[in-house]
Amino acid sequence: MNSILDARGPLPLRPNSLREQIRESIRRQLQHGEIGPEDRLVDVEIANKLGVSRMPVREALLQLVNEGYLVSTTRGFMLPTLSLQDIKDIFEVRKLLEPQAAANAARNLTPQGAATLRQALARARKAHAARDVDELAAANRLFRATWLAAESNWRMAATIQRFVDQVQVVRLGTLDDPRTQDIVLDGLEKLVAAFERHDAAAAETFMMAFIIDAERCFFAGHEQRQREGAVLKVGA
Amino acid sequence: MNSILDARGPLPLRPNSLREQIRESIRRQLQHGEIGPEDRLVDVEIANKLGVSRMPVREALLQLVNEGYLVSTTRGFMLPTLSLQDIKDIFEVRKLLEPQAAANAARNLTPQGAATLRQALARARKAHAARDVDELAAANRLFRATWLAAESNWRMAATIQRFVDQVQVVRLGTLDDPRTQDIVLDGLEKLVAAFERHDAAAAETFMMAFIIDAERCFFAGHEQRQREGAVLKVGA
DNA sequence: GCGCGGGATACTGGATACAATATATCGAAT
DNA sequence: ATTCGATATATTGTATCCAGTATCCCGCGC
Repeated sequence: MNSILDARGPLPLRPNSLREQIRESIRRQLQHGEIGPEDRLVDVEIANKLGVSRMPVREALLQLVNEGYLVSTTRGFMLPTLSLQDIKDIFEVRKLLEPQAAANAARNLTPQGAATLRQALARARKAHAARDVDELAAANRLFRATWLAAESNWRMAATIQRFVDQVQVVRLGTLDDPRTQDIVLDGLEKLVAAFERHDAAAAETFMMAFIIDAERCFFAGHEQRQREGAVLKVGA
Repeated sequence: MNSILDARGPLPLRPNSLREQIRESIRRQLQHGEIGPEDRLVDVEIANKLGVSRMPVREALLQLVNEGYLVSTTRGFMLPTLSLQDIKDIFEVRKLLEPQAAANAARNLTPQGAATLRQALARARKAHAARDVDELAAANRLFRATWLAAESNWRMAATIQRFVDQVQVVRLGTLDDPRTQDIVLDGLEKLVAAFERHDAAAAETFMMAFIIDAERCFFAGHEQRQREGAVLKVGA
């Protein structure tokens, strides 16, 4: 098995079904921003590319629709277009869940987990210095995957992951702002420190601050992009 | 369309696909406790009963597995057997989400919604007086569905509904305890009062208390059933 | 009488084929 | 030239079929 999925899956089913493999493959592509808002995912197309039939691909896509990753149109599956209210709604849930999950994770974190967190932080620092947006995003993903793996309540972890992924697309667009990068790095520093000390209260506090900052950065960046868009329109 | 689904669905897709109809049908049966832990749901069987082919049924069942309602075994789809830790995990998430959702709902509740809540409470009172467990459970479902419909964040509402449904099976077993019934009715009374006053803070507080009570009742009832089981074993 | 092994069985997983439908394109009419 | 409509096409939805595999049951050996 070459599944990237962490060992403690929601269901100890056979993870080696085509459906699951394809689902995870597409999910990774979505997380990494390899699928843009204009791309149309067509089951038969993917099936041909993978050398399998439509059915497992179709089932994988339907599952992703059900989880909020995609929407099904009459002309292929596409990324959902999130309204500002959608973003707010997602952040509302994240603010309720992630601080508590971070506190739990801080208690359970293994030395290996702590090491991976430090590694993720190091990557984030380098990416920050190099202004490498993709690498910073990757380090961020590694960071989150690591502390989420330390949350023993896998339902909570899975729910958080789903909500995070749904705004991931939009986050990739905000990370290119240097101020956002500063804030992210600062948040990671504080969180790593809290996790290493197994300080649940600090992890909870910093995680809440981290999410609030992320939300603020998004909406600030959004307004700025709006203005630029307006200027561009006028200038054109 | 005869869909029971509320109007503001997550996705304004065609709700008129066989897959969706079947999914909702099975979900209702699960919510109503019409499917026991011993029942094995077999796609071809359901398909024959409905006069359709396996595929839509299979897709519906797979979706329910993905949402945690069922598990897929090599011999049909069955209810998952939840460990005590599973129950605790589910209640942990519920305690994080439902109080906030109740607060939001208290702000948004329409007069029609308030009327339905009062109606649900009246049904619960009558069921309580008659010691009618099924009716009390039904009133409880109506109550929750109503206030959840007043939560404008449908992602939050859908998430809550999923988690509630997953412990619904086990709840049906606890409601036959008169003390539990008293506690439930008391909680509903307080919640209705808070919702009617649009008192978000009170709704939040009472909802948290309601969930904590529900959790405690379950674990208390569980211990009692354990003891009874032991006694029965000895007596047998 | 009880445990163990092999075949029947009953399911799920995947493939292929067919139907329905919405979009897009192209042509004709105004 | 533009708009409206009809037809073509691309894509989803559903049905049927085949393969693989875990479970069950029965018979055999101990």
